[in-house]
Amino acid sequence: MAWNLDADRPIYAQLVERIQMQIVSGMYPPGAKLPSVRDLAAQAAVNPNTMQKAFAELERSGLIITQRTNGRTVTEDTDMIGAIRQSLAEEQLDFFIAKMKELGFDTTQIKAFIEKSLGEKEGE
Amino acid sequence: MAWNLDADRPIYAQLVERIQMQIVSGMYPPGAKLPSVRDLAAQAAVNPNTMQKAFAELERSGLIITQRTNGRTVTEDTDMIGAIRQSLAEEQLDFFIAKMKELGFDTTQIKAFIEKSLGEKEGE
DNA sequence: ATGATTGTATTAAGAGCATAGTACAGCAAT
DNA sequence: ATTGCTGTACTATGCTCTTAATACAATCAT
Repeated sequence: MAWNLDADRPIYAQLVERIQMQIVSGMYPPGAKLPSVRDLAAQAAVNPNTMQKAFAELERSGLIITQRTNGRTVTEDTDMIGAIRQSLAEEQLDFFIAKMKELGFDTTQIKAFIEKSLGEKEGE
Repeated sequence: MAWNLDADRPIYAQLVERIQMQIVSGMYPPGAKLPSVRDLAAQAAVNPNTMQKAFAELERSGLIITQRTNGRTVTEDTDMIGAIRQSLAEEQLDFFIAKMKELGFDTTQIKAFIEKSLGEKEGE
């Protein structure tokens, strides 16, 4: 699997975001067992230590849970997952709009960009 | 001035993006003289070497021009500046939509986010 | 009980980034 | 000519990230 990691940003941080995204988007459902540190590290072609660091971060946020010597699972707190999903979406939205305004585009123009990219029709 | 630099990304890269943004958005118009390496470094509270590295990068892309011992100016090639502006906008757009879809939102939902954030009316 | 797998911890090495400090050549204003 | 500013170059140091190579205790399957 191509994890498509960027060179000019800490890998562990990218791993955190990536795994978070996979959990929030349902690729790893609530309560699902996660691959081992070593396996995931191999998949992502990074050092186990780096993956370990990413997992530690995700655990600190409560998104995943460690069973001492029996691997890790996704939290079963669906409310929490949903909240994070919503929060990430709003973050992306705000960032996008801020950047577009920095670039000198106004509300109408931003909408035009969106319409052009997603199609003119109301529903799809 | 608060340059609001992020800790977990190379500073010089952030400086490049920031200055590029300032040029493209017209804060530094075509042909305008830029502050010296030392001055801008002081403003951004970074080491002159770091700012130097950022300038070198911007020069490589042709956006700014060095007069050997007389400072730097923004390029007068307005077409180029415009093209970069457009290119940055599309980049932001694609990135935003990709992330939102990764998060599991469909076209209609993305539009709803935008409408909610920018206001319902067509023009503004 | 044994072997494999789990998370976790440690040490060592290398690479890139950022800073500090210094130095030099060229141009402009005085 | 002198002073001050410009870009540029260099060395040294410290920090973080990343990798590599181990090692160990706890659990599970057999």
